[in-house]
Amino acid sequence: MEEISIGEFARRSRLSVKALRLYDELGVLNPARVDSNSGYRYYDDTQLNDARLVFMLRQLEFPLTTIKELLACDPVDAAEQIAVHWRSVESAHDARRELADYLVNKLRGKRSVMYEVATRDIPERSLLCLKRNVDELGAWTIGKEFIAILRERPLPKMEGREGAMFSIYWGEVSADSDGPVEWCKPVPEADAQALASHYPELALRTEPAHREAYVALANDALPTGPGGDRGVQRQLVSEALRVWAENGGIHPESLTLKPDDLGVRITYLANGPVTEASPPYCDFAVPFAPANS
Amino acid sequence: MEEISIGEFARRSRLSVKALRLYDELGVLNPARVDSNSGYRYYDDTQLNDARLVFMLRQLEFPLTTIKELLACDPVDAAEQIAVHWRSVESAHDARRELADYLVNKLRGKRSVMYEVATRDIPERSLLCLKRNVDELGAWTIGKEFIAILRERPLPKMEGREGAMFSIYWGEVSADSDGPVEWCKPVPEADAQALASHYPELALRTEPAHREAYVALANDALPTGPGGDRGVQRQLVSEALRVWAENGGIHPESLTLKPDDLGVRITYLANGPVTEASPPYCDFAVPFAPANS
DNA sequence: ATGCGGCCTCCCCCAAGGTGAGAGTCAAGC
DNA sequence: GCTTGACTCTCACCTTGGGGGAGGCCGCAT
Repeated sequence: MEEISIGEFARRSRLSVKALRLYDELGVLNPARVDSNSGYRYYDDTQLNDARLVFMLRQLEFPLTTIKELLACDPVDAAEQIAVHWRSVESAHDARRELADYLVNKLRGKRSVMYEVATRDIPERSLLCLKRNVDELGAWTIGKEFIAILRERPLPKMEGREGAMFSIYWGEVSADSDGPVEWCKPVPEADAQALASHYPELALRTEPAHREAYVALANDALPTGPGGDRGVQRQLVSEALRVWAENGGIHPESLTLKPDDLGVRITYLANGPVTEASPPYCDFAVPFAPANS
Repeated sequence: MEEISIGEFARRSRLSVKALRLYDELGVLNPARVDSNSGYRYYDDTQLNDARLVFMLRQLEFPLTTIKELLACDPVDAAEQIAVHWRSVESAHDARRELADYLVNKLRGKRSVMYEVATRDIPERSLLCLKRNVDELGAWTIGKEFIAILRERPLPKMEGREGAMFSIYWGEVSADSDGPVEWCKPVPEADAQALASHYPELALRTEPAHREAYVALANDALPTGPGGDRGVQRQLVSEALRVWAENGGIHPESLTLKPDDLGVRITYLANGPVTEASPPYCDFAVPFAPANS
């Protein structure tokens, strides 16, 4: 049980002296003893394990506050948290890889279409809707609630995309702003009123006929969770829509694509139960041109 | 050719107003016009492309200074630089993935041996050496020089690992310190003197017999270039060696493993030409115990 | 006692912005 | 023309995870 000076400890742990002093200050890794009159920090060789762990976690870019918690909790729990964190790093990395590929191709002049844009006519239809402001966790928490409500009571089947539920982003959905998100389910116009009476939580409204441009996403390209990786993907999709509009697919002015993707719709079409592991078919759509051309 | 206010431009480019002001200040993206008495910045819609490019490059975590250069140069060159950068990001990510896996397994209590440690006896031998301080680019620049020197003139073949060249890290090889690195090639003791006279650039020295612990790296686990990703890998290797020493493979005290990996040797055994794409067999060794046990 | 190296605190610096204060500007409505 | 509200300006401070250095102790060897 020898006392180790900070410099020696730094060399053995691969941490810098500066970092060790910071960790002491933040309570991440306190020296075993601090000489009260010289202020010298002395470490203990049992602390080397923690120090090496801190070093590795820093290489994985964990914030120091998280590292502090990880050191305090059970190693197995820590392993779990690290695994979870790492998965989110992986998916963020995948999204960025996609962006990098797109960018390199674009700058090389091959304008590879990462996402194919098409258009479709949407007739006037009745919708059962749930509109809410987003609380941090993103649109999916509301989506889950919406699905739960719909599942409670019966609803006439509408086949294919016609009856697929979708969400509309009415405002900035970034981390700061809580722009409202609306989840909608089309219902047959005939008995809309009757159905709506079974769903007091949901509002019934009629959406006018319009035309929309959309991008279909392959299932495996879907964001794997309610994480921040969705941003990069949405960016590529919105890029695809913008390029398409500019290239004369439609007169850019008539595209009601708001400055950012305000009003973008995301359609979900589930074949089975919707879980994070098996996401549904999904497309991004932007309405334009109030009437069909 | 409309004038766009900073707020509008921010929305269209997905950049924040604050970021735009910063980019103006740093010369990354200057407004088309700055009103001289109000100080208002006005952008031009031809700048939207650059702005969106900046946004994407920021998502890929390019530093602003690099982005500035990328904007200035030809798009095709920029694509090339981005591709190069991305490859290094990928390899750094791979290294970190390896570390994350190791860490999770370790904390879960399965101490998975990522790297198997073995020992070997090295007899006294004669070496032709090139010792240098490292200039930023790492040990490989010296290594290439060393290989070039050796290739110039004939050398008796020594089969297998016996004759494999290796490098010794005599000091910290991190970004700051330029700890010397020595590249060595064993030569038959018999005609060492004669051979050395053909290589005035190289020093001849005799290494005493010793025993060393080593970790063999699979070829595909090799760092893919002189990048910073090597650090993570070396860390795992040194972790493996440390754990092995602690577990009584050898008495830890007699391991001359310096506080960090001072004195670590990396052996390269090329079967073909050594390129970045086809790295040679490689192992990390730490000498201990001056005599063989 | 006199180095020399190691350690201390304190302060400023970096990227890439975020946040807020206090003040000036723009455009529309009345 | 005036007001109002939205927008913008600059300036200064905060963030994370340290790096660099100044000026001043500490400890150990000679």
